[in-house]
Amino acid sequence: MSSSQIQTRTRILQSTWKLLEANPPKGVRMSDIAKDAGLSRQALYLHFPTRSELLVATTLHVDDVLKVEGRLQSSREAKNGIERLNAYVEAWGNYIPEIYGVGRALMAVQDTDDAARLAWSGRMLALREGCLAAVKQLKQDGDLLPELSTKQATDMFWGLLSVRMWEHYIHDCKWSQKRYIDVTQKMVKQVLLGHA
Amino acid sequence: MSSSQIQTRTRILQSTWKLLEANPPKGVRMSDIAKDAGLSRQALYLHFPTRSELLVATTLHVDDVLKVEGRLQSSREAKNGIERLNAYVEAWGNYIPEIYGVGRALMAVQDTDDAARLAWSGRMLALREGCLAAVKQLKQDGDLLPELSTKQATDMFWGLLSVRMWEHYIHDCKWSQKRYIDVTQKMVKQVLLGHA
DNA sequence: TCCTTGCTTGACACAGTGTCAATTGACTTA
DNA sequence: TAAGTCAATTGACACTGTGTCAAGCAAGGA
Repeated sequence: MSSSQIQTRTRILQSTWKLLEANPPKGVRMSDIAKDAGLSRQALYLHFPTRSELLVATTLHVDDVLKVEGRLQSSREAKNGIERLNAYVEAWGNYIPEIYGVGRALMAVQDTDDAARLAWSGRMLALREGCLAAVKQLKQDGDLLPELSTKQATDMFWGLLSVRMWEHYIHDCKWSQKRYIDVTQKMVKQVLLGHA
Repeated sequence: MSSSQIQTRTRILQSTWKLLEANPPKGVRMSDIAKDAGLSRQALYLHFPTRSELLVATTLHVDDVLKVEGRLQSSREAKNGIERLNAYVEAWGNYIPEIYGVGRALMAVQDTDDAARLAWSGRMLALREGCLAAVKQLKQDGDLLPELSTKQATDMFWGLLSVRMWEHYIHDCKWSQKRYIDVTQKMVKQVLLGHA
Protein backbone atom coordinates (compact mmCIF):
# COMPACT_ATOMS: atom_id res chain seq x y z
CA MET A 1 0.00 0.00 0.00
CA SER A 2 1.48 3.32 -1.09
CA SER A 3 1.84 6.21 1.30
CA SER A 4 -0.75 8.31 -0.51
CA GLN A 5 -3.23 5.50 -0.15
CA ILE A 6 -2.48 5.32 3.55
CA GLN A 7 -3.03 9.04 3.86
CA THR A 8 -6.44 8.77 2.23
CA ARG A 9 -7.35 5.80 4.39
CA THR A 10 -6.41 7.73 7.50
CA ARG A 11 -8.37 10.75 6.32
CA ILE A 12 -11.42 8.54 5.87
CA LEU A 13 -11.05 7.08 9.34
CA GLN A 14 -10.67 10.52 10.87
CA SER A 15 -13.77 11.78 9.08
CA THR A 16 -15.74 8.75 10.13
CA TRP A 17 -14.72 9.20 13.73
CA LYS A 18 -15.44 12.90 13.67
CA LEU A 19 -18.89 12.52 12.15
CA LEU A 20 -19.79 9.67 14.46
CA GLU A 21 -18.86 11.72 17.50
CA ALA A 22 -20.33 14.96 16.25
CA ASN A 23 -23.56 13.84 14.69
CA PRO A 24 -25.53 12.11 17.41
CA PRO A 25 -27.85 10.58 17.06
CA LYS A 26 -28.36 10.83 13.29
CA GLY A 27 -27.21 8.03 11.07
CA VAL A 28 -23.94 8.75 9.34
CA ARG A 29 -24.05 7.71 5.69
CA MET A 30 -21.25 6.68 3.42
CA SER A 31 -21.91 9.80 1.36
CA ASP A 32 -21.48 11.99 4.46
CA ILE A 33 -18.14 10.44 5.19
CA ALA A 34 -17.01 10.75 1.60
CA LYS A 35 -17.93 14.41 1.47
CA ASP A 36 -16.10 15.13 4.71
CA ALA A 37 -13.02 13.22 3.64
CA GLY A 38 -13.04 14.99 0.29
CA LEU A 39 -13.52 12.13 -2.13
CA SER A 40 -16.29 10.38 -3.97
CA ARG A 41 -18.64 7.97 -2.26
CA GLN A 42 -17.53 5.17 -4.55
CA ALA A 43 -13.89 5.73 -3.67
CA LEU A 44 -14.63 4.74 -0.08
CA TYR A 45 -15.18 1.23 -1.34
CA LEU A 46 -11.66 1.18 -2.74
CA HIS A 47 -10.48 1.35 0.87
CA PHE A 48 -13.20 -0.43 2.86
CA PRO A 49 -15.41 -3.15 1.43
CA THR A 50 -18.52 -2.32 3.46
CA ARG A 51 -19.82 0.27 5.86
CA SER A 52 -19.49 -2.16 8.74
CA GLU A 53 -15.86 -2.84 8.00
CA LEU A 54 -15.25 0.86 7.92
CA LEU A 55 -16.84 1.14 11.34
CA VAL A 56 -14.74 -1.69 12.67
CA ALA A 57 -11.59 -0.17 11.20
CA THR A 58 -12.54 3.11 12.82
CA THR A 59 -12.68 1.55 16.27
CA LEU A 60 -9.21 0.13 15.74
CA HIS A 61 -8.01 3.52 14.59
CA VAL A 62 -9.55 5.19 17.61
CA ASP A 63 -7.91 2.70 19.94
CA ASP A 64 -4.67 3.36 18.21
CA VAL A 65 -4.95 7.10 18.69
CA LEU A 66 -6.33 6.94 22.22
CA LYS A 67 -4.22 4.08 23.40
CA VAL A 68 -6.71 2.26 25.57
CA GLU A 69 -4.36 -0.46 26.54
CA GLY A 70 -1.95 1.94 28.15
CA ARG A 71 -4.68 3.64 30.10
CA LEU A 72 -6.14 0.45 31.46
CA GLN A 73 -2.66 -0.95 32.02
CA SER A 74 -1.91 1.70 34.61
CA SER A 75 -4.72 0.35 36.77
CA ARG A 76 -2.82 -2.91 36.88
CA GLU A 77 -0.05 -1.27 38.85
CA ALA A 78 -2.25 -0.47 41.83
CA LYS A 79 -0.89 -1.88 45.08
CA ASN A 80 -4.08 -3.58 46.27
CA GLY A 81 -7.33 -4.82 44.79
CA ILE A 82 -9.44 -1.94 45.99
CA GLU A 83 -7.10 0.66 44.54
CA ARG A 84 -7.14 -1.29 41.35
CA LEU A 85 -10.93 -1.33 41.27
CA ASN A 86 -11.05 2.42 41.57
CA ALA A 87 -8.37 2.92 38.97
CA TYR A 88 -10.02 0.56 36.52
CA VAL A 89 -13.45 2.13 36.86
CA GLU A 90 -11.94 5.55 36.42
CA ALA A 91 -9.83 4.62 33.41
CA TRP A 92 -12.59 2.81 31.58
CA GLY A 93 -15.32 5.19 32.65
CA ASN A 94 -13.40 8.13 31.27
CA TYR A 95 -12.64 6.23 28.11
CA ILE A 96 -16.27 5.55 27.26
CA PRO A 97 -17.23 9.10 26.27
CA GLU A 98 -14.35 9.20 23.83
CA ILE A 99 -15.40 6.08 22.00
CA TYR A 100 -19.12 6.42 22.47
CA GLY A 101 -19.93 7.71 19.00
CA VAL A 102 -18.14 4.88 17.29
CA GLY A 103 -19.41 2.36 19.78
CA ARG A 104 -22.98 3.41 19.32
CA ALA A 105 -22.71 3.06 15.55
CA LEU A 106 -21.20 -0.37 15.99
CA MET A 107 -23.88 -1.46 18.43
CA ALA A 108 -26.56 -0.24 16.04
CA VAL A 109 -25.49 -2.62 13.29
CA GLN A 110 -24.96 -5.64 15.54
CA ASP A 111 -28.20 -7.22 14.40
CA THR A 112 -27.39 -7.03 10.73
CA ASP A 113 -23.66 -7.54 10.64
CA ASP A 114 -21.47 -10.30 11.93
CA ALA A 115 -18.21 -8.42 11.56
CA ALA A 116 -19.55 -5.60 13.70
CA ARG A 117 -20.85 -8.00 16.31
CA LEU A 118 -17.52 -9.74 16.49
CA ALA A 119 -15.61 -6.50 16.76
CA TRP A 120 -17.79 -5.12 19.52
CA SER A 121 -18.02 -8.28 21.52
CA GLY A 122 -14.26 -8.69 21.26
CA ARG A 123 -13.88 -5.28 22.78
CA MET A 124 -16.30 -6.04 25.54
CA LEU A 125 -14.56 -9.31 26.30
CA ALA A 126 -11.32 -7.42 26.70
CA LEU A 127 -13.09 -5.21 29.21
CA ARG A 128 -14.29 -8.31 31.02
CA GLU A 129 -10.73 -9.61 31.21
CA GLY A 130 -9.81 -6.50 33.13
CA CYS A 131 -12.75 -7.00 35.45
CA LEU A 132 -11.73 -10.59 35.99
CA ALA A 133 -8.16 -9.67 36.85
CA ALA A 134 -9.32 -7.09 39.37
CA VAL A 135 -11.73 -9.57 40.94
CA LYS A 136 -8.97 -12.14 41.26
CA GLN A 137 -6.78 -9.70 43.05
CA LEU A 138 -9.63 -8.76 45.39
CA LYS A 139 -10.15 -12.40 46.14
CA GLN A 140 -6.46 -12.84 46.85
CA ASP A 141 -6.56 -9.86 49.17
CA GLY A 142 -9.47 -11.54 50.96
CA ASP A 143 -11.69 -8.52 50.25
CA LEU A 144 -14.20 -10.18 47.96
CA LEU A 145 -17.50 -11.13 49.56
CA PRO A 146 -17.12 -14.83 50.39
CA GLU A 147 -20.43 -15.87 48.85
CA LEU A 148 -19.40 -14.57 45.42
CA SER A 149 -17.83 -16.85 42.85
CA THR A 150 -15.18 -15.33 40.62
CA LYS A 151 -17.47 -15.59 37.61
CA GLN A 152 -20.42 -14.02 39.30
CA ALA A 153 -18.39 -11.17 40.74
CA THR A 154 -16.77 -10.56 37.38
CA ASP A 155 -20.12 -10.54 35.59
CA MET A 156 -21.64 -8.07 38.03
CA PHE A 157 -18.65 -5.78 37.73
CA TRP A 158 -18.71 -6.09 33.96
CA GLY A 159 -22.36 -5.16 33.82
CA LEU A 160 -21.86 -2.06 35.94
CA LEU A 161 -19.09 -0.95 33.60
CA SER A 162 -21.05 -1.54 30.41
CA VAL A 163 -21.42 1.22 27.86
CA ARG A 164 -25.20 0.88 28.11
CA MET A 165 -25.02 1.67 31.79
CA TRP A 166 -22.89 4.74 31.14
CA GLU A 167 -25.34 5.78 28.43
CA HIS A 168 -28.22 5.38 30.82
CA TYR A 169 -26.71 7.39 33.64
CA ILE A 170 -25.29 10.13 31.45
CA HIS A 171 -28.16 10.56 28.99
CA ASP A 172 -31.29 9.38 30.76
CA CYS A 173 -30.34 10.47 34.28
CA LYS A 174 -28.27 13.46 33.14
CA TRP A 175 -25.48 12.72 35.55
CA SER A 176 -22.16 14.47 35.11
CA GLN A 177 -19.19 12.38 34.09
CA LYS A 178 -17.68 12.91 37.52
CA ARG A 179 -20.79 11.75 39.30
CA TYR A 180 -20.93 8.71 37.04
CA ILE A 181 -17.39 7.74 38.02
CA ASP A 182 -17.95 8.36 41.72
CA VAL A 183 -21.21 6.49 41.91
CA THR A 184 -19.99 3.61 39.80
CA GLN A 185 -16.93 3.17 41.98
CA LYS A 186 -19.15 3.14 45.02
CA MET A 187 -21.65 0.70 43.55
CA VAL A 188 -18.94 -1.69 42.44
CA LYS A 189 -17.40 -1.71 45.90
CA GLN A 190 -20.73 -2.22 47.61
CA VAL A 191 -21.60 -5.07 45.32
CA LEU A 192 -18.24 -6.84 45.43
CA LEU A 193 -17.01 -6.06 48.93
CA GLY A 194 -20.26 -5.48 50.78
CA HIS A 195 -19.29 -1.94 51.74
CA ALA A 196 -18.10 1.29 50.17
CA MET B 1 -64.06 1.43 12.94
CA SER B 2 -65.96 -1.69 11.99
CA SER B 3 -65.54 -4.90 13.92
CA SER B 4 -63.91 -6.65 10.98
CA GLN B 5 -61.38 -3.87 10.80
CA ILE B 6 -60.67 -4.28 14.49
CA GLN B 7 -60.18 -7.99 14.02
CA THR B 8 -57.65 -7.40 11.26
CA ARG B 9 -55.90 -4.81 13.32
CA THR B 10 -55.64 -7.21 16.22
CA ARG B 11 -54.39 -9.95 13.93
CA ILE B 12 -51.67 -7.63 12.67
CA LEU B 13 -50.63 -6.75 16.20
CA GLN B 14 -50.51 -10.39 17.21
CA SER B 15 -48.40 -11.28 14.18
CA THR B 16 -46.06 -8.41 14.85
CA TRP B 17 -45.62 -9.43 18.44
CA LYS B 18 -45.14 -13.06 17.54
CA LEU B 19 -42.52 -12.35 14.88
CA LEU B 20 -40.70 -9.89 17.07
CA GLU B 21 -40.45 -12.41 19.89
CA ALA B 22 -39.70 -15.37 17.67
CA ASN B 23 -37.28 -13.96 15.18
CA PRO B 24 -34.35 -12.63 17.14
CA PRO B 25 -32.28 -11.00 16.17
CA LYS B 26 -33.28 -10.66 12.54
CA GLY B 27 -35.09 -7.57 11.40
CA VAL B 28 -38.80 -8.09 10.97
CA ARG B 29 -40.05 -6.48 7.76
CA MET B 30 -43.48 -5.18 6.93
CA SER B 31 -43.80 -7.91 4.34
CA ASP B 32 -43.08 -10.57 6.98
CA ILE B 33 -45.81 -9.23 9.19
CA ALA B 34 -48.25 -9.00 6.30
CA LYS B 35 -47.59 -12.56 5.27
CA ASP B 36 -48.04 -13.84 8.81
CA ALA B 37 -51.23 -11.86 9.32
CA GLY B 38 -52.55 -13.09 6.00
CA LEU B 39 -52.94 -9.89 4.03
CA SER B 40 -51.02 -7.81 1.57
CA ARG B 41 -48.12 -5.64 2.58
CA GLN B 42 -49.92 -2.54 1.35
CA ALA B 43 -52.95 -3.31 3.47
CA LEU B 44 -50.86 -2.86 6.62
CA TYR B 45 -50.73 0.80 5.79
CA LEU B 46 -54.50 0.98 5.89
CA HIS B 47 -54.20 0.23 9.62
CA PHE B 48 -50.87 1.74 10.63
CA PRO B 49 -49.30 4.72 8.90
CA THR B 50 -45.69 3.64 9.42
CA ARG B 51 -43.65 0.75 10.70
CA SER B 52 -42.74 2.71 13.82
CA GLU B 53 -46.35 3.38 14.66
CA LEU B 54 -47.08 -0.29 14.25
CA LEU B 55 -44.29 -1.07 16.71
CA VAL B 56 -45.61 1.46 19.16
CA ALA B 57 -49.14 0.12 18.81
CA THR B 58 -47.76 -3.35 19.41
CA THR B 59 -46.25 -2.36 22.75
CA LEU B 60 -49.60 -0.97 23.81
CA HIS B 61 -51.29 -4.16 22.70
CA VAL B 62 -48.74 -6.25 24.60
CA ASP B 63 -49.27 -4.20 27.73
CA ASP B 64 -52.95 -4.66 27.30
CA VAL B 65 -52.64 -8.43 27.06
CA LEU B 66 -50.02 -8.80 29.77
CA LYS B 67 -51.38 -6.17 32.10
CA VAL B 68 -48.14 -4.72 33.42
CA GLU B 69 -49.84 -2.26 35.64
CA GLY B 70 -51.56 -4.97 37.63
CA ARG B 71 -48.35 -6.89 38.09
CA LEU B 72 -46.36 -3.93 39.29
CA GLN B 73 -49.29 -2.76 41.37
CA SER B 74 -49.07 -5.83 43.58
CA SER B 75 -45.60 -4.76 44.67
CA ARG B 76 -47.20 -1.63 46.01
CA GLU B 77 -49.03 -3.65 48.60
CA ALA B 78 -45.88 -4.87 50.33
CA LYS B 79 -45.81 -4.07 54.03
CA ASN B 80 -42.37 -2.47 54.14
CA GLY B 81 -39.90 -0.89 51.75
CA ILE B 82 -37.59 -3.87 51.55
CA GLU B 83 -40.41 -6.27 50.73
CA ARG B 84 -41.52 -3.83 48.13
CA LEU B 85 -38.07 -3.66 46.60
CA ASN B 86 -37.97 -7.41 46.23
CA ALA B 87 -41.47 -7.56 44.80
CA TYR B 88 -40.81 -4.78 42.34
CA VAL B 89 -37.58 -6.27 41.07
CA GLU B 90 -39.25 -9.63 40.68
CA ALA B 91 -42.33 -8.29 38.93
CA TRP B 92 -40.41 -6.12 36.49
CA GLY B 93 -37.57 -8.56 36.02
CA ASN B 94 -39.99 -11.29 35.04
CA TYR B 95 -41.85 -8.92 32.78
CA ILE B 96 -38.82 -7.99 30.70
CA PRO B 97 -38.45 -11.31 28.88
CA GLU B 98 -42.06 -11.11 27.76
CA ILE B 99 -41.69 -7.70 26.19
CA TYR B 100 -38.09 -8.00 25.12
CA GLY B 101 -38.75 -8.69 21.45
CA VAL B 102 -40.95 -5.67 21.04
CA GLY B 103 -38.71 -3.55 23.21
CA ARG B 104 -35.64 -4.41 21.24
CA ALA B 105 -37.34 -3.48 17.97
CA LEU B 106 -38.44 -0.22 19.50
CA MET B 107 -34.99 0.57 20.85
CA ALA B 108 -33.49 -0.18 17.46
CA VAL B 109 -35.45 2.58 15.74
CA GLN B 110 -34.97 5.18 18.47
CA ASP B 111 -32.36 7.01 16.44
CA THR B 112 -34.52 7.38 13.38
CA ASP B 113 -37.97 7.80 14.80
CA ASP B 114 -39.41 10.26 17.26
CA ALA B 115 -42.62 8.36 17.89
CA ALA B 116 -40.65 5.28 18.87
CA ARG B 117 -38.36 7.26 21.12
CA LEU B 118 -41.31 8.85 22.85
CA ALA B 119 -43.08 5.54 23.33
CA TRP B 120 -40.05 3.80 24.78
CA SER B 121 -38.95 6.62 27.02
CA GLY B 122 -42.50 6.94 28.29
CA ARG B 123 -42.39 3.31 29.30
CA MET B 124 -39.06 3.71 30.99
CA LEU B 125 -40.26 6.75 32.86
CA ALA B 126 -43.16 4.71 34.19
CA LEU B 127 -40.62 2.19 35.44
CA ARG B 128 -38.73 5.00 37.12
CA GLU B 129 -41.88 6.14 38.87
CA GLY B 130 -42.09 2.72 40.47
CA CYS B 131 -38.46 2.94 41.53
CA LEU B 132 -39.07 6.36 42.97
CA ALA B 133 -42.06 5.19 44.99
CA ALA B 134 -40.10 2.29 46.42
CA VAL B 135 -37.18 4.55 47.31
CA LYS B 136 -39.51 6.95 49.08
CA GLN B 137 -40.93 4.17 51.16
CA LEU B 138 -37.42 2.96 52.03
CA LYS B 139 -36.53 6.46 53.09
CA GLN B 140 -39.63 6.66 55.24
CA ASP B 141 -38.74 3.34 56.83
CA GLY B 142 -35.31 4.78 57.57
CA ASP B 143 -33.65 2.02 55.61
CA LEU B 144 -32.16 4.11 52.81
CA LEU B 145 -28.48 4.89 53.15
CA PRO B 146 -28.38 8.38 54.66
CA GLU B 147 -25.89 9.77 52.15
CA LEU B 148 -28.22 9.01 49.23
CA SER B 149 -30.59 11.61 47.86
CA THR B 150 -33.93 10.38 46.61
CA LYS B 151 -33.00 11.21 43.02
CA GLN B 152 -29.67 9.48 43.16
CA ALA B 153 -31.07 6.38 44.79
CA THR B 154 -33.90 6.25 42.26
CA ASP B 155 -31.50 6.64 39.35
CA MET B 156 -29.23 3.86 40.59
CA PHE B 157 -32.19 1.56 41.11
CA TRP B 158 -33.57 2.48 37.71
CA GLY B 159 -30.29 1.69 36.01
CA LEU B 160 -30.03 -1.72 37.63
CA LEU B 161 -33.54 -2.54 36.40
CA SER B 162 -32.94 -1.36 32.84
CA VAL B 163 -33.69 -3.67 29.94
CA ARG B 164 -30.10 -3.27 28.76
CA MET B 165 -28.85 -4.64 32.05
CA TRP B 166 -31.17 -7.63 31.78
CA GLU B 167 -30.01 -8.14 28.21
CA HIS B 168 -26.41 -8.04 29.33
CA TYR B 169 -26.79 -10.53 32.14
CA ILE B 170 -29.03 -12.92 30.27
CA HIS B 171 -27.35 -12.85 26.88
CA ASP B 172 -23.74 -11.87 27.44
CA CYS B 173 -23.29 -13.55 30.83
CA LYS B 174 -25.75 -16.37 30.12
CA TRP B 175 -27.36 -16.11 33.51
CA SER B 176 -30.64 -17.88 34.11
CA GLN B 177 -33.70 -15.76 34.67
CA LYS B 178 -33.80 -16.88 38.30
CA ARG B 179 -30.19 -15.91 38.90
CA TYR B 180 -30.84 -12.55 37.28
CA ILE B 181 -33.69 -11.87 39.69
CA ASP B 182 -31.75 -13.04 42.74
CA VAL B 183 -28.61 -11.14 41.93
CA THR B 184 -30.46 -7.98 40.96
CA GLN B 185 -32.43 -8.01 44.20
CA LYS B 186 -29.20 -8.40 46.10
CA MET B 187 -27.38 -5.68 44.19
CA VAL B 188 -30.21 -3.22 44.61
CA LYS B 189 -30.29 -3.80 48.34
CA GLN B 190 -26.55 -3.47 48.70
CA VAL B 191 -26.54 -0.26 46.74
CA LEU B 192 -29.54 1.35 48.42
CA LEU B 193 -29.34 -0.03 51.93
CA GLY B 194 -25.64 -0.81 52.26
CA HIS B 195 -26.29 -4.48 52.95
CA ALA B 196 -28.12 -7.43 51.46
C1' DT C 1 6.34 7.94 -24.29
C1' DC C 2 4.04 4.34 -22.04
C1' DC C 3 2.21 2.43 -17.80
C1' DT C 4 0.58 2.35 -13.32
C1' DT C 5 -1.96 4.28 -9.55
C1' DG C 6 -5.66 6.63 -7.21
C1' DC C 7 -9.35 8.59 -8.09
C1' DT C 8 -13.60 10.44 -10.84
C1' DT C 9 -18.16 10.14 -13.15
C1' DG C 10 -22.33 8.05 -14.38
C1' DA C 11 -25.13 4.18 -14.48
C1' DC C 12 -27.23 0.48 -12.30
C1' DA C 13 -28.93 -3.49 -9.07
C1' DC C 14 -31.11 -4.40 -4.83
C1' DA C 15 -33.71 -4.13 -0.46
C1' DG C 16 -37.07 -2.00 2.22
C1' DT C 17 -40.49 1.69 3.23
C1' DG C 18 -44.20 4.23 1.86
C1' DT C 19 -47.79 5.90 -1.84
C1' DC C 20 -51.23 5.69 -5.41
C1' DA C 21 -54.89 4.30 -8.69
C1' DA C 22 -57.80 0.97 -10.35
C1' DT C 23 -60.26 -3.09 -9.24
C1' DT C 24 -62.71 -6.89 -6.78
C1' DG C 25 -65.83 -9.23 -3.74
C1' DA C 26 -68.84 -9.22 0.02
C1' DC C 27 -72.23 -7.23 2.70
C1' DT C 28 -76.03 -3.28 3.24
C1' DT C 29 -79.80 -0.80 2.19
C1' DA C 30 -83.43 1.09 -0.56
C1' DT D 1 -82.46 -6.37 -7.85
C1' DA D 2 -79.67 -2.35 -8.28
C1' DA D 3 -76.71 0.95 -6.00
C1' DG D 4 -73.53 1.96 -2.62
C1' DT D 5 -70.06 1.07 0.86
C1' DC D 6 -66.04 -1.01 2.75
C1' DA D 7 -61.90 -3.83 3.31
C1' DA D 8 -58.67 -5.51 0.87
C1' DT D 9 -56.18 -6.66 -3.57
C1' DT D 10 -52.95 -5.92 -7.50
C1' DG D 11 -49.45 -3.64 -9.88
C1' DA D 12 -46.73 0.27 -10.47
C1' DC D 13 -43.79 3.65 -8.72
C1' DA D 14 -40.88 7.07 -5.76
C1' DC D 15 -37.28 7.37 -2.51
C1' DT D 16 -33.20 6.26 0.30
C1' DG D 17 -29.09 4.00 1.17
C1' DT D 18 -25.67 0.32 0.16
C1' DG D 19 -22.82 -1.80 -2.92
C1' DT D 20 -21.02 -2.74 -7.95
C1' DC D 21 -19.22 -1.85 -12.46
C1' DA D 22 -17.07 0.24 -16.56
C1' DA D 23 -14.87 3.92 -18.74
C1' DG D 24 -11.98 7.68 -18.31
C1' DC D 25 -8.56 11.04 -16.48
C1' DA D 26 -4.45 13.28 -14.27
C1' DA D 27 -0.01 12.79 -12.06
C1' DG D 28 4.19 10.49 -11.49
C1' DG D 29 7.81 6.96 -12.47
C1' DA D 30 10.32 3.82 -15.76
